[in-house]
Amino acid sequence: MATKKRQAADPDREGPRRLSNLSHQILGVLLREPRSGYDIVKELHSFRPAKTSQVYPTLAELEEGGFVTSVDVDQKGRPNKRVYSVTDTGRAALTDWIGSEPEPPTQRDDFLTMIYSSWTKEPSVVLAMFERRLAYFEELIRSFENTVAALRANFPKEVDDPLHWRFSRYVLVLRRLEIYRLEVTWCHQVMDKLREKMKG
Amino acid sequence: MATKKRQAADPDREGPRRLSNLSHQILGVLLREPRSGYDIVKELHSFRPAKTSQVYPTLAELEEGGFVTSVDVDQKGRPNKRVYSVTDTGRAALTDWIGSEPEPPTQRDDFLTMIYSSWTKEPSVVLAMFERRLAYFEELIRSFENTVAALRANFPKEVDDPLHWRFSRYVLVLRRLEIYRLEVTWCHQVMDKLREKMKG
DNA sequence: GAATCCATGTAATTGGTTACATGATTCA
DNA sequence: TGAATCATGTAACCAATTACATGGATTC
Repeated sequence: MATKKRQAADPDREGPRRLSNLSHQILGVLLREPRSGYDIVKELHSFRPAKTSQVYPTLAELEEGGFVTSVDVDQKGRPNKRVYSVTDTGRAALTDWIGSEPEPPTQRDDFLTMIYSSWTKEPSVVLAMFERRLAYFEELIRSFENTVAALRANFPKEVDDPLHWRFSRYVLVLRRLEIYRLEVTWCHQVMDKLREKMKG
Repeated sequence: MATKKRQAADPDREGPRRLSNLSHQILGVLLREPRSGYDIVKELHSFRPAKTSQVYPTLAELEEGGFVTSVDVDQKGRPNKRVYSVTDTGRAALTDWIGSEPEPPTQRDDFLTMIYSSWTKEPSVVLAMFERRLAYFEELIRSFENTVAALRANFPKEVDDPLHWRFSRYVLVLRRLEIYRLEVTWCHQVMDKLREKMKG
């Protein structure tokens, strides 16, 4: 398994004036440990879906801007890969950004947009929509419960140490787990109201 | 206050093959009652921020596609406005879409991306970030509690009737209120962990 | 006199998705 | 034989934000 360094970027290069949301997420992933584009996509997927067609160009921009560097890694039995690491510049850009005021959060959820107009539909149809929603979140809960249990079992010290990256990961998966549980509770509440009116 | 109908769209027109997320939200708003672009933006703002620069062109597309129609309304003492209404085509497009499988929800939240890499920061700095987050959600909770109380007081029957649009609105604001409360709880949990390690 | 509300848009840019393209290895 | 995993990208398009542009009426 041979490695070779790739050509350094032009020192006169101009990076983007402000890094995108995705760039900050990628830097956060790479700060934990160097990874390939493919591995970054997988890691991101657990907390925000990102497509390869967006990640690879973003990595190229980050490298052009001097925020990350890469080495080509020859592999036998599978395709070669390019492994990226955060530079001092990249680390500084990330930690500086963390000090700034975050923009208010946004969500997009087609299901909720549908519910917004669901009063035009038969309650039984709406009930069926909620059944699917429920199944979706119950599946996610199972998955996240496993993640939480594994983290607690394998890294009891790290998940309790605010200076370790597993602490950050741990509190974030805890949050998502609790939100998914709340989604399930809310589904049940609305479904009860729907059922009440159907028989009444 | 005079009104006049605007020219009908070309019957040979071709609308977009699939309506956007925003289009469905706009149709949902207009199905409750006809509104101007300006009023649509205000209504949407309570559950998803939309800019005029996106709403006005989208309204034009919807009209071109025959999903909405508009009338110019002359006003005295303030600028004239164009009031949009949903057509039968628009209503059918919306209710058809509601029956379809919604895409999985996505969120973007800079604060959480920051927390993902917050293990590189002093716990006291992270604590300060959570303080601001807390204040942000506590303010939202106050606002949504008022909305819920007003809905229950003014429309006790409507919010309980799954075939009335206020039912949809009511259950959606309830959900948001509960999520904001959960965010506050989560902030407190993480802050407790941070404080524990700071004195320890 | 300044700020805010009402009211409607265009232009440029960034962010993100969909579709396309390639190709080896492993497992059922 | 076909599906899944590993691995990296390009081109075209759609979604969304930022900045710009205008202008009267009301409120502080």
